[in-house]
Amino acid sequence: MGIKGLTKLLADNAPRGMKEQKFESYFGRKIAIDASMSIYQFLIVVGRSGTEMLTNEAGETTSHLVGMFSRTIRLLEAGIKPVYVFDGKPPDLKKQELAKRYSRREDATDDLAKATEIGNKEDIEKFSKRTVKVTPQHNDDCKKLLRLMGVPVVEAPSEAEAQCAALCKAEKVYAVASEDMDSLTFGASRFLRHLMDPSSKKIPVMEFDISQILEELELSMDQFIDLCILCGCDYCDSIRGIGPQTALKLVRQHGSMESILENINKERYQIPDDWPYEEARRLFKEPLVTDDEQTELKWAAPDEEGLINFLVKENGFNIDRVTKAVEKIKTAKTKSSQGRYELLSKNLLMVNDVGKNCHSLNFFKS
DNA sequence: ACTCTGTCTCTAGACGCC
DNA sequence: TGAGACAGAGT
DNA sequence: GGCGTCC
Repeated sequence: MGIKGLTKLLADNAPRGMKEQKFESYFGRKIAIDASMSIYQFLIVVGRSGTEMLTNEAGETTSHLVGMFSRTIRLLEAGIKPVYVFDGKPPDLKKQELAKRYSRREDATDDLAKATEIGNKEDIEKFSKRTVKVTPQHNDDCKKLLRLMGVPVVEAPSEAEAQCAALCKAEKVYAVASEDMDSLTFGASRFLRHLMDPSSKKIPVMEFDISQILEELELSMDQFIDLCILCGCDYCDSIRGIGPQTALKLVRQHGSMESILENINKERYQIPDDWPYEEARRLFKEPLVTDDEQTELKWAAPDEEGLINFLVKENGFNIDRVTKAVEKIKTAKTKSSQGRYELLSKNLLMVNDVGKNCHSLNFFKS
C-alpha cells in the first residue's frame, strides 16, 4: 500500500518539506483519520493472544471498540478534534491490489491451520494476525461508538484517504493523520505521520507540507502524481527497473508521463501492456469524494446513556471505566472549546509556526 | 558506484501497577 | 503493510 | 521499563 520508497525519496530530496512536531502542538486542531486503517491495527494487536481476542458475552470481538474508544479519548484529551473517515467502494483499479491482499490472507489462513495442528504457538501468533480483515460489522460498530462519543464520522463514497485529503484541501481539517504516504498523492496539504505513537517510543510527529515538497522537488502537483505512479502505487504496476531515483530523474527530465513514455529506451524498460497510468492519475487527481459545503463537522457532547447501553450492556465494558471516560471527554471539550485562537493570544500555547501561517482566518478554524 | 529487486526480519494499542 | 537490512544482479 | 489487563 502507499507509494513505494516515497518516504526515503522525500527525506533525501525534500527535507524541508518534512518537519518534526510535538504532539502537543496540535491542540485545537481538526485532524482527519482513516478509520479502517485504525480498526485494522486494533484488530491485529488489541488484547490478542494467538486467536483469542477481547469479546462480549455473545463471543463477538470487541478489540476494535476498546482500541477506538481509548485512542479517541487520548486525542480529545490532547485537545485534538478527530474526524474519522470510513471507506466506501474501492475503485476498480484497486481490485488487483485487493485480490493480492485476499490471497495473502488465504495463505495465512492455511499456515494458521497447520500451526494450530502442530501446536506451534509462535506461528499461531504470527499467522493469526495476517488473517485479520475489517468487516462491515467492525465499521458499523465503530461508527456507532464515535457518534455516541460526539465525534464526527464521514462516510467516503470511495477511498477514505482521498476523502481525508479532500477535507484537508477544503480547509475543513488542518491535516490528515495516516501512515499511508498516498495521502500526499491525493493532495492533502498537510500530512502527519506517527501522530498516535506514544512519546515513550521517542518517535516525533512528522509533518509533511505538500506545497513545500513540490517547491523543493521543483515539480508541479501533476508531475508529483506521475512520480508516485512510477514509484509504484496501489492502482497499477510500476515499470520494472524504475525505482524512486530513476522516476524522479525521468519526471524532472521529461516533465510528464507522456513525454517519458515517448522518450525512454523501450528495450531496457518494458512498459506493461495496456498500462492504465492515465486512469491511476485520474484517481489521484480527481478521486470520488463527497464535497458538500453544508456538512459542518461537529464535535458534540457525549451521550452517556447511549455509551453505557452500547459499551457496558451490549459489550461488557467496565461501567466505571466508561463513566470516567465520559467525564474525560466532557472536561476535554470544555478545555478546548475556547479554541486555539484564544490560547494563542493568551500565550498559553507555544507553537513554532505561528508567524508563518496565520495569514488566514482558516488557520484558526481548521 | 548506483540503483533496483527479492528475501528475510521485526513490528503493529493504551493503560496502570509494580 | 511497511520498512529496514542485506545479498545479488544489472547499468 | 517490564508485564498483565482491558472484554
